[in-house]
Amino acid sequence: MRRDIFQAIADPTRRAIIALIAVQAMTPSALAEHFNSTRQGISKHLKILTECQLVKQEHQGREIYYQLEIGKMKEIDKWLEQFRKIWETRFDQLDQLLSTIKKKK
Amino acid sequence: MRRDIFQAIADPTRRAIIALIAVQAMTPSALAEHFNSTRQGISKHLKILTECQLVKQEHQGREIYYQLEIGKMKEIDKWLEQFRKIWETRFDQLDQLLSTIKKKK
DNA sequence: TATATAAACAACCAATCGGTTGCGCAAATT
DNA sequence: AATTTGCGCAACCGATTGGTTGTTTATATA
Repeated sequence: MRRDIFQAIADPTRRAIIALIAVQAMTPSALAEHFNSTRQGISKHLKILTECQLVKQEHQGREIYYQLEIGKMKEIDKWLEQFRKIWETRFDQLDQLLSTIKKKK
Repeated sequence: MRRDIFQAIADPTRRAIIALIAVQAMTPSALAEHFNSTRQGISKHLKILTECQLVKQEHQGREIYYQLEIGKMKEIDKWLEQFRKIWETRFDQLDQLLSTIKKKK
């Protein structure tokens, strides 16, 4: 299936699911109530999220609570790191430019 | 077309393109040499990146240099913000736990 | 001017996606 | 024991994806 976290967060419904279960673990049925799609539809999203280990199951009787593996989110942050360096540098350059303009006054 | 930045970074080739042009602006042909796909294939990716304003064109004669709109990357960072709070809290909790263990010693 | 080159555009393709309905299974509830 | 409920799984569907080849337009170069 070759799924990765970037594909996982590409879908808006999936991002909404992530945001919901970040607060508290939820069952597929409970989640489905927040969206206008079927429980099975949500289950498919949860399957994808599980496949790339963004989500963890906790069985409780016949109910399955899905909870976010928050640590996995750091992978996105890690990838972003290389660009953060750049945009901070650019921001510094803007700072310098502004102070140069100030000096000219 | 309804494209957003999360769809843009979902594809690994596109992420590689982003990383390349983050360093320096490049033409489609130059980019294509880094991958084993056709120039047209790369152009399609560039079109998607352009559509969600992650990339900017700079015409120079008959060549078109594509450069990264680094500021747009902050949108991902912004979305990540809500989760960063959570994982830092969890980390604090771990810290507390570790110091509790230490005290017991 | 004729030719080569850079790149966008269009048409096409198989594979995947997001969604549905219909099932079967296991755990609660009656 | 019979019924309801929560869930995963499978099959199907139209739309989109990532990729290709072919064509057209515009800029360089011989």
